[in-house]
Amino acid sequence: MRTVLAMGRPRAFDEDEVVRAAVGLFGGRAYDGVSVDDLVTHLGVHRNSLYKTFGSKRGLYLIALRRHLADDVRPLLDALADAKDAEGALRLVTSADLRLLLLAAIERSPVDEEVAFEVTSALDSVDRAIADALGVPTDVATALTAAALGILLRGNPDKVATALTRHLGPLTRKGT
Amino acid sequence: MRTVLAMGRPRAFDEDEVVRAAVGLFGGRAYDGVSVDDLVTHLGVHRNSLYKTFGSKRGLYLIALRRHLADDVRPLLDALADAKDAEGALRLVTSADLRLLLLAAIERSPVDEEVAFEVTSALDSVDRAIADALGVPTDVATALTAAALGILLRGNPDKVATALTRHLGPLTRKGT
DNA sequence: GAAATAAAGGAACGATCGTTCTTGACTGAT
DNA sequence: ATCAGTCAAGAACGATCGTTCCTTTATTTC
Repeated sequence: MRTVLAMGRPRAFDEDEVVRAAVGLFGGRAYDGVSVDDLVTHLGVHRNSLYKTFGSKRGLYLIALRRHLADDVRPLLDALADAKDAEGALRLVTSADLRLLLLAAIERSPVDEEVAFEVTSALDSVDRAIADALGVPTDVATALTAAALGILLRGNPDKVATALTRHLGPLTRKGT
Repeated sequence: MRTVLAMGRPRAFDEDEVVRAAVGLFGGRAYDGVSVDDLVTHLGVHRNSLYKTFGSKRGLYLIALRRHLADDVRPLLDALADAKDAEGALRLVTSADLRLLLLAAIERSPVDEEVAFEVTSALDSVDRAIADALGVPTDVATALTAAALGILLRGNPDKVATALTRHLGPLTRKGT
């Protein structure tokens, strides 16, 4: 408990909005392809406030990544709990916005172990959600997650997912 | 036809070796994460020769990408022609070294349309090879390629591929 | 050997990188 | 009204980026 003697000038930016915008920017191009100038220009926050609030560019990136996991992956996990078969699970994953997670997995994980940890545990939680919902072994769930990520990677998720699940779905339908 | 009056000092580096090494470097981290200093240090070529021979960093990247397609993807296509079922095709793709292609697809294609063209046609050729070998519709082949890429993305390709093909293989066996 | 050509070797370029410093504007409590 | 504390605004930092220039060395043809 410390006594507040003065409050100071109030912020002119919304921290939540800034982090959400950072998720969009970092989800659109590689980490090194997003400069601090880009962040300052597109996020409505000024250099000083960015460093005061988030510590560094990497600090903002990590916060944005965790926000992405909380806002976009966590709801996916909840939805997956009600999945009835592999087709349904694949549809849920391939229709989610996982661009930042995908980019983080492929280009930051190899060089940033803190990112690697977040990515690994996020993907593992997707695996577990699928395994629990469908009652399939974990390695099958991992394979399903992998297939969904590959579909996201190629773009046109809807068309491709349809083809895959048309063949894969019946095999893992719950209770057969 | 021009008359050669003098030959000049011979190269002290092997152009093929340099390009192969560049494939390794660019396949290991993001484009912006590989500096020209890195290239000069690890490739055994000096700045001047790099620019004289390849034009620019991006020029070397494009040449390395095409070399990757010729050395690593083309043999995969040939091998896929003999694939008997989806399991075999998936095994072939997931055991290939496609790191540069994967990285190019996810982090360069969005910002470099020449890269995007190479990546798209390479992935399309994999689709066609699978479709031709297995006699499946092209969208199913696209889905299989996507699944294989997702498996590569997650690491541990062998274990995961086994699980996926155990369920997927029988469905698309040739002639059933 | 002399002239011509091409590569090696390295210094140096302007631009941009992430980060920090300085100054002034604004706020709440005394 | 004053003071303390926070933020905005933007200049400025050293480091590194991709690229170019210059000099030296090596080789072939005359």
